[in-house]
Amino acid sequence: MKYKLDQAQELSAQIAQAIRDGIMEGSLIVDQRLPSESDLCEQFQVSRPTVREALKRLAAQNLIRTQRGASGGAFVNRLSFEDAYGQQITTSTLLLSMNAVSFETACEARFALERACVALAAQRRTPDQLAAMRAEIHRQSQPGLSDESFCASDVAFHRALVDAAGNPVMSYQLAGAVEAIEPLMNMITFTARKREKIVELHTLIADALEAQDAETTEAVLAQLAAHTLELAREVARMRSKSG
Amino acid sequence: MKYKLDQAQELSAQIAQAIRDGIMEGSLIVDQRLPSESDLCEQFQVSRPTVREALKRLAAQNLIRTQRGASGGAFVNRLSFEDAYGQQITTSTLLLSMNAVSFETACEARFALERACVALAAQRRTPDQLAAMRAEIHRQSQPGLSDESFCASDVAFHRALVDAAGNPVMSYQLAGAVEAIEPLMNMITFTARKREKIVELHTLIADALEAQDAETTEAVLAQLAAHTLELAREVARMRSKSG
DNA sequence: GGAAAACCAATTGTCTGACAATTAGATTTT
DNA sequence: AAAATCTAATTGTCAGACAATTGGTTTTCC
Repeated sequence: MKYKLDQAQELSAQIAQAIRDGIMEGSLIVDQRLPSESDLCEQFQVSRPTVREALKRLAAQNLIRTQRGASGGAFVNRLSFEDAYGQQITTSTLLLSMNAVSFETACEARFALERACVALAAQRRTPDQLAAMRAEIHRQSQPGLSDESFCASDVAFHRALVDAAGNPVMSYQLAGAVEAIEPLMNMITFTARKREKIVELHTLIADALEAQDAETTEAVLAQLAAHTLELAREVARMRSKSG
Repeated sequence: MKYKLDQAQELSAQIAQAIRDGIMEGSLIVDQRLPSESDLCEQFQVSRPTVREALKRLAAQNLIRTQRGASGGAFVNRLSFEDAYGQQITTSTLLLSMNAVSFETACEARFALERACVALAAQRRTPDQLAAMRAEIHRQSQPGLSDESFCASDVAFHRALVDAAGNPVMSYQLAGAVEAIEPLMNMITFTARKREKIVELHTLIADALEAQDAETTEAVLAQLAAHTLELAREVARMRSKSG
């Protein structure tokens, strides 16, 4: 690990970057203990609060964990898929909500990426995953469901579809695309008729996956994409009339 | 914003979470100024170093930026696509390197997701993007290129392919999948013969995209995926023999 | 001898108070 | 009116202290 620090940036940012580089380049390996805070103070020639700010930056990215007590300290953390999911979703959600991304754009991305899962999902889907999808379909057909709950169930259904591809890297990559769209979807009011249509398409998807029929699944997914976009356009039309 | 704090966690983590919730839920909006550090001390009833550790956590996620001086302070940051790209790549790279993800899994994810871009890319690719792809192809055919440079150029080519879909959300989502595989690819030694094959396939992809022929592009991409996997398998065989 | 209790040392978590650096705005000077 | 200066607010950094936690060591007691 090198200890070169420029001016210009904050010290804590530079120290965090130096340690981060060490982790990414492999000179600091998983579960290895970092020097104690006082040692880091000496090595970087800064005060303890500054070192601590640097460590907190790394902790915020799940790159390290800390433990108190004798033989405590800061340890390089194994970034778990779960942690990565969470970061992915947080970042994606904020990115979409802060940058005026249109529903069309987000929706197009989501369905295009989901389509990439279908071929694999048709081969590999497990009974559990099919059951999860059917369970969400059942939830979606309950009459008294709020729009929010309907959307949440929709997201859960699509999560199951993505997971059915049996590739954890894809599940992770798509977590953001699938989950971050929920706040946008929540702006849509789903009438009983529209829900019916969505549930019908979901059912066809589950059926096609069960039959391991990738082509049909892709076709139905395309219909679902078109239908979802149409709903969004209706909402946009209503808005522009009343506004 | 609420100021309820449990015990159990560190104070700085709780404060960071409280502010993060405010941002995600929308009660703190972009460019809004947070209270000064001293104000936050009073509101949360903690000392300034603790508040600062919390703010550094948020800064590490690009959720806030800080400015010194009169009328300075911490401001809610608009998460830019560029920032999100960076976080995405960092997280993906670490996730892959720390979790013994096989080359097959990562490669499958990358090509499956890229395939999702092709249909859109064939419609929308701009002359600039085609030129970028051709430039990388040219770079890849230079004889003296190191394996690392060849891989870097390969990544750049695929980045251009993804960007050609003209959907920033997809570009962001796939940044991780495309870039994080580079360290894994770097373990492969590319002989002249193998490079020739890859360059040939890249050229076919660029040609097909220029002709706006999505089907051919998908087919060639599938060949490239198969070829890449074959290379990885050869390396694995060599390893197991010599090891 | 063995088990429980007390103690010790290392380490992180938090606090207090201070000073330096930066910057926008107000004030004064030319 | 323009330029220079001052002022106040705010973050960045430092120094030193104490509290809390935790693993290991020592002592005590049966």
